[in-house]
Amino acid sequence: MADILGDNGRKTARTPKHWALKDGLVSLVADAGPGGPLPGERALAERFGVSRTTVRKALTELMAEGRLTRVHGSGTFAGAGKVTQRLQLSSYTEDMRSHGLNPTSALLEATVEIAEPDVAALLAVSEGSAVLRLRRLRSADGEPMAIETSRLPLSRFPGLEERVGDTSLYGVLWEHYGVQLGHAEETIETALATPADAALLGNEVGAVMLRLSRHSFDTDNRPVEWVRSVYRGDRYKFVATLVSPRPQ
Amino acid sequence: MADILGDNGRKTARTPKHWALKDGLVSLVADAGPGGPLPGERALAERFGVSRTTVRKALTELMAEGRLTRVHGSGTFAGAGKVTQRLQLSSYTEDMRSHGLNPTSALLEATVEIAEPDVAALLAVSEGSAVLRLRRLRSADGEPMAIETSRLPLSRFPGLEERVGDTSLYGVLWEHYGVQLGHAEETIETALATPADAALLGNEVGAVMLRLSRHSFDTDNRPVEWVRSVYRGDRYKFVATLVSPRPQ
DNA sequence: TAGTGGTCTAGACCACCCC
DNA sequence: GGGTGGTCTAGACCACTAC
Repeated sequence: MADILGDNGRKTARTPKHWALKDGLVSLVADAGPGGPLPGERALAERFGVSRTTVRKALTELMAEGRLTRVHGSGTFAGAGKVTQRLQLSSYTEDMRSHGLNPTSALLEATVEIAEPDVAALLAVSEGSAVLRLRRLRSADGEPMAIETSRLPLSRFPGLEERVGDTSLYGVLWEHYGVQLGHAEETIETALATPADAALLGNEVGAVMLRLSRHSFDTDNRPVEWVRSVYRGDRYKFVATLVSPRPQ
Repeated sequence: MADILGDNGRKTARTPKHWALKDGLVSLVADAGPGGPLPGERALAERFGVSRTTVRKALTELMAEGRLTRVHGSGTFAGAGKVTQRLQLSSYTEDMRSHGLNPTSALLEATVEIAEPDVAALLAVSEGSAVLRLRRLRSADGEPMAIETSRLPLSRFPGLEERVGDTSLYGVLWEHYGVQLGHAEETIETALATPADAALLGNEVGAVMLRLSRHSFDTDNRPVEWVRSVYRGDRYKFVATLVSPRPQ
């Protein structure tokens, strides 16, 4: 008698079929090699004796873990793993280069808008004053990686809207306005890809993302920019160096 | 003639039905108030004229965003939002208290193991030497929040296995071994809840998580611990302060 | 025991890519 | 056109909770 092993009893780990399926799929990924093609979803369903729905659930999880990528009309392929980006006050460009990746940045939008109450508070300007909103698509080696939306106070940086796109934003701030970044508060959380995100990143709606929100200050502690970005959760991880608050 | 609006053309944002459903569900959440109950999934499917599968997909997304919680045999409830935790070299306990939450920590496991090559390298001990592995379940106000697995070199901290659980680990390290943390490298990425995670956290398998990996060093730059934790992505966000690498 | 959420199925149809 | 992934459906059965 006695419930022996595998009883899946209460408070124990239950393993759904879609989760167990991942083991089999992972070995297919290993066989395929980086970027190699996997069998189609219908073929996988037949091979493992499950429904296509269950296969897709397992594939979606593996995709979220960065182990494979799916391309709509094309197929499923072994994944490329995650890129590590350092959380620091440096440019995206420098950062990607240090990983041997070729970074590009497309300016999707540069518009002047009127500061809403929340943005006004964050940028320390009066409500309704002019704010420059920049929207960029960051890519590495041609693959879209992140969408970044920045807001800067035009009252502090008159004419900035004419100067973006030329060179690095932080370079422009220093050369034309004598402003240098001192510190920033960066928040990280999970999020899901919106339809707009998915369209730009070649993602699926609802894909797991990392949302970062950066509030940057200059060396005089005045707010300089407020940035919200979403990074593909299957392609990125972030690393930060923490120092002791009580240094001895 | 002429595709007017709503044509959902190429390269534009397509909005799947499950995503659009979220708007309707969000207003139900608002009506319910924090912690309030929502109608059952079958009732929602009928009300919105979609299949239960589609309702569940939308609910799963809202859950990942922290807007609601589901309890197995019980029901679906309006969510509690996210807690912000600072990335710093301080204890979980201090951190939660500063948010007015009552933190508890259950020691699930404290075992001595033999260092695998990767752990040995991280802790700067020889392969095969003794390592203490601690596994904790962190809760706030009674709700499970995170699972934390730490590893410390017993060769540097003899007898440590007898002293854990009494008080804070960092306190013990200081009082008995004269060791104080100097800095740490912390990595953050998304992950999915394993069956074991889900069982401990009262989560669903595959739920979105934040995985942190911390490599801590003492004031002499010697490695002290290596910690891997998973936090519920629907309950947590992290914030870090970044400082300029060129302080001029 | 009745109701709730959790898993799985088989099949339909659409959108996209490539030949 | 034919294949691939993306979305949605209707329904079955299981596991858990509350009564």
